[in-house]
Amino acid sequence: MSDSLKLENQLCHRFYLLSNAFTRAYRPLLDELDITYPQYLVLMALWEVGETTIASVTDKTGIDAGAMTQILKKLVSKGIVGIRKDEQDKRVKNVYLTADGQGLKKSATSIPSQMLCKFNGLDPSELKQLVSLLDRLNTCFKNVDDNKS
Amino acid sequence: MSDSLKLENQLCHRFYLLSNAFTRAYRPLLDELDITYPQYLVLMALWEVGETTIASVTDKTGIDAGAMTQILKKLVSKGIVGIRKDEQDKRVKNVYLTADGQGLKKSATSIPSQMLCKFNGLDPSELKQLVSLLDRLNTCFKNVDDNKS
DNA sequence: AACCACTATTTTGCATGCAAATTATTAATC
DNA sequence: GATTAATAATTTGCATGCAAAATAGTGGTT
Repeated sequence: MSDSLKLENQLCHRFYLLSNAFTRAYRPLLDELDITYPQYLVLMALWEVGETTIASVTDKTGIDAGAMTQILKKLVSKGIVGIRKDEQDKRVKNVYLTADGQGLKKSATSIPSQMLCKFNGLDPSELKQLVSLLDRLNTCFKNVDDNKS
Repeated sequence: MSDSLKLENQLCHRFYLLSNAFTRAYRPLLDELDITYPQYLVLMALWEVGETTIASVTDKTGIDAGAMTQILKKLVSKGIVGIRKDEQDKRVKNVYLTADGQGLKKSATSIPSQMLCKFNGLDPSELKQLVSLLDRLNTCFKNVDDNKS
């Protein structure tokens, strides 16, 4: 009798749908830069800091470490980023933007505003509220993960 | 100078992180039923309606049609669901729960409450508010998709 | 009745997400 | 200083997500 297993009552399903919807919405915009959505996340991380370790990019973006190896291979083969070993710690590899990778940032500047246009249904105050709730939910998960380790 | 390309300002990244976090959080619970998260979505859809067309399950769950074919193959091979052709329309296939599939619902009843325990950081009123905002965001995307077709 | 547009499902090729095992290197302890 | 625990990356195997093409079947038009 309980409705707890009904699809429409699942918070998780909403995130499933929305996360996929975001990826699809970004696709036509990112196609013009010839990059995928996870690759876009990596670039945003690098556009901020310029150069860092692979571990740092993995941590900032939340992308799986195994997938990160593949994503960086793609970005290297496209000439967007470069990788070099750290001198101090030979386990570590650093990622940096090439000139092309730097230049790509200009081409990307219009993307955020183009995406925002699609959210006319929500006013800025509601978006703020949403972001606040999302961040608190994220904190819950981090606490859960901490308990595991 | 604009911060619009900073990772921490991306709504999409929050959904990316949270959607993946949900999948990871469900994994240990679903492992006991020997099913994956998308398979769980399919089962929730079927536990509600008993039997429907593949197209209907695809629509309700939001799972990609191509992936749905694979997911149903798995569920069939596990003896959880069955598939039979529709008599009226030979293009259509119907999916139904086997006895095992029906029985699995009992094993799943505790899952929603176990998940809710992990969200202590948010009171019920905030969760309601969150769901409301998520549903409106989802509506935005549906409108975008409608414009494409 | 032949043709055409449309629908349901599957297939294909590519790009992750994820857990677990592996490799290389470093730090920590006895 | 040798053994061991911990860290950074990579590799592997499996399960999608997604777009586009291919298949099969329906229905309406002429």
